[in-house]
Amino acid sequence: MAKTGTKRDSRVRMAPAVRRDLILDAAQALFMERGWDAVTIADVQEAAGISRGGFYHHFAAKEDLLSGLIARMTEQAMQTTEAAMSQNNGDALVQLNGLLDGAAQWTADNVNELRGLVQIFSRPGNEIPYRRICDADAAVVMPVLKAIIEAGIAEGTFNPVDAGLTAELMLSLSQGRREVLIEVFDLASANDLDASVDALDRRLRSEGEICDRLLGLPVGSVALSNRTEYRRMLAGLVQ
Amino acid sequence: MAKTGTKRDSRVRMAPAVRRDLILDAAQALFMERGWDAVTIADVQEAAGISRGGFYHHFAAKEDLLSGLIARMTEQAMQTTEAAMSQNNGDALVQLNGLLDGAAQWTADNVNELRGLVQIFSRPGNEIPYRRICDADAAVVMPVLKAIIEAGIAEGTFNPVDAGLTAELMLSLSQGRREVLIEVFDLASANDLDASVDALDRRLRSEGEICDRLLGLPVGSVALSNRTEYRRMLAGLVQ
DNA sequence: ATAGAAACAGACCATCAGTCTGTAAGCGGG
DNA sequence: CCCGCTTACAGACTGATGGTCTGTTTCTAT
Repeated sequence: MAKTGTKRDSRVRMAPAVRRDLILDAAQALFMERGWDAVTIADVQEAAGISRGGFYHHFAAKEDLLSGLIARMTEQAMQTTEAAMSQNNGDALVQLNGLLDGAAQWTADNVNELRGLVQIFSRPGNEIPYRRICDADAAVVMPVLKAIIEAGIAEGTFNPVDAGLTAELMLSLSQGRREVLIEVFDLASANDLDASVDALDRRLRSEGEICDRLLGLPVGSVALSNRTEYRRMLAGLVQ
Repeated sequence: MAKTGTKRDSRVRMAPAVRRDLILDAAQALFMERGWDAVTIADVQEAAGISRGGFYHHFAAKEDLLSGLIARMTEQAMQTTEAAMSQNNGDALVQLNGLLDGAAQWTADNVNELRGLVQIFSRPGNEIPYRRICDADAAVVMPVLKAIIEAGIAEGTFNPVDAGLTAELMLSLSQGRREVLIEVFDLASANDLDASVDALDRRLRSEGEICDRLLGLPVGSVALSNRTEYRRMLAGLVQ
C-alpha cells in the first residue's frame, strides 16, 4: 500500500552503509548457494528483509549489486597484497617472493572459502562474475607485480622480455591454476591427500620454474611455498 | 492464427540444415551489429523470416543459438589449423612455426573481419560469447600445440618446464593479444600506420621471444612473421 | 515544532525467453 | 491418385524477472 492507506507500516530505517552491507550479505549468501543468474532481486529482497523500493534505493540495478559483491571480494586481495608488500623491503626478488608468499598465506588461511569460490565459479551461469573477479583482482595485482619486475630490471637482476607482458603471463598463470585446484580439492575430498598434495605441488613447482624463465632468473629463484604447508592446508579442509 | 482459421498461410518449408543456416546468418548479423545480449529471439525471427514456433523447432534455446554461432566461428580456426598442420612435416620447431604462420596468414587474409570481431567483443555485454569463442578455439588449438611441444621434447630440441602448461601459456599469450589489437586497429584507423605497425610488431616480437624462453630455445627460434607483412595487412583495412 | 531530505514500501509495467496448440507442406505406400 | 503420417512451421499465450513510480514514514537540522 504505497498509495493511500492509514495502514500501520512499521518500517526499519537504517544507515545506508549498514543496509547496503546487509543486502550484500544476503546477495553473497544466495550467490554462493545458487550461482549468480539463479539469484533474483526478489530473492535478495526477501533474504535481506527489505522491499523492492528499498533495494533499488541502494542499488541502481542488478549489475550494481554484482559490482558491490566483486568490490567486496577484491578488497581481500587488496589487503593481502598491501600487507605482503608493506613488510618486506628487500630487492626485487625478495619482494616478488614476498608477494607470492602473501598470496600463499592467504590461501592457506582461507582454504575452505577458496574451495567454495572455486566450486561456485566452476558451475555454469557464473562466467560473468568469475571474469569480473579475475579482472578486478588482476587490476589490483598487476601494477604491483609490474612495478616489482621493473624494479628488478633497474636493479639488473631481472631480465624479462617485457615487463608488462611478463606480469600478464604470471597473472594468467595463477588464474589458470583454477582447474588444477578443482582437481586438488576433489582429490582431497576423496581422502587421497597424497595425490592431492602431489598435484598442487607439481603445478606450483612448474609455475615457479616458468617464472624463473620469464624473468631470466636461475632455476629455483621464484619459490612457491612448500609441500608440508600444502599438506597441512589441504588436511584442514572441512569434511 | 494457429487455432482455427481458414486463413491462407503460404508458409515456406525448407530443409532443416538450410533453415538453420539462414537463422544463424540472421543471428550472426544481428550479433555483429548490436552485441549478444541486445539480440532478442524476436529480432532473429524477424530477420530470418520465420515464426516463433519455427525458430524453436530448430533451436532449443537462445543458448543453443549461441552454441551454433560459436561452432560456426570455430570452424574457421579448425580449418586453418588443419591446413597449417597438413602441409609441413618437419621437426617440431618447423611445425610450430608453420602453425603460427598459418594463424598469421589467416589474420592477414581476414583483417577486416577480425577487426569487426575484436570491436564487437570488446563492447560490454559480450563477455559470454567472447569467452565461449576463446574456450572453443583453445580447445581446438591446445591439443595440436601440446602435441608439437611433446614432439619437440621427444626430439630433444624443446625443453619446456611442462608441455601442457607451456601450451596454455602460449594460448593465453595469443588471447591477451586482443587488447593490443584494439590499439593497433585504432592507430591504423587514425591513419598512423607507422605507430600501428610498430605496436603490433613489438608485441609479436615479444611473444616470440617469450615462446623461445618457455620452450628452452635460442632467441629467434619462434618467428611471428614480419613487419612488411603487417604493414601490408594493416594498410588493407577498409576506411 | 516543523519542513525538508532521505530511507523505504509495494503496486505496477515492460520485456523477453520459452511453451502450446493447431496447421500446412512434403513423402511414402496402397 | 489419394490418404495418412511425419515434420517443418505459425502465432497466441504465459510466467518470470528486472526495473519504475508514487506515496509514506522516519530522521535531522534549524
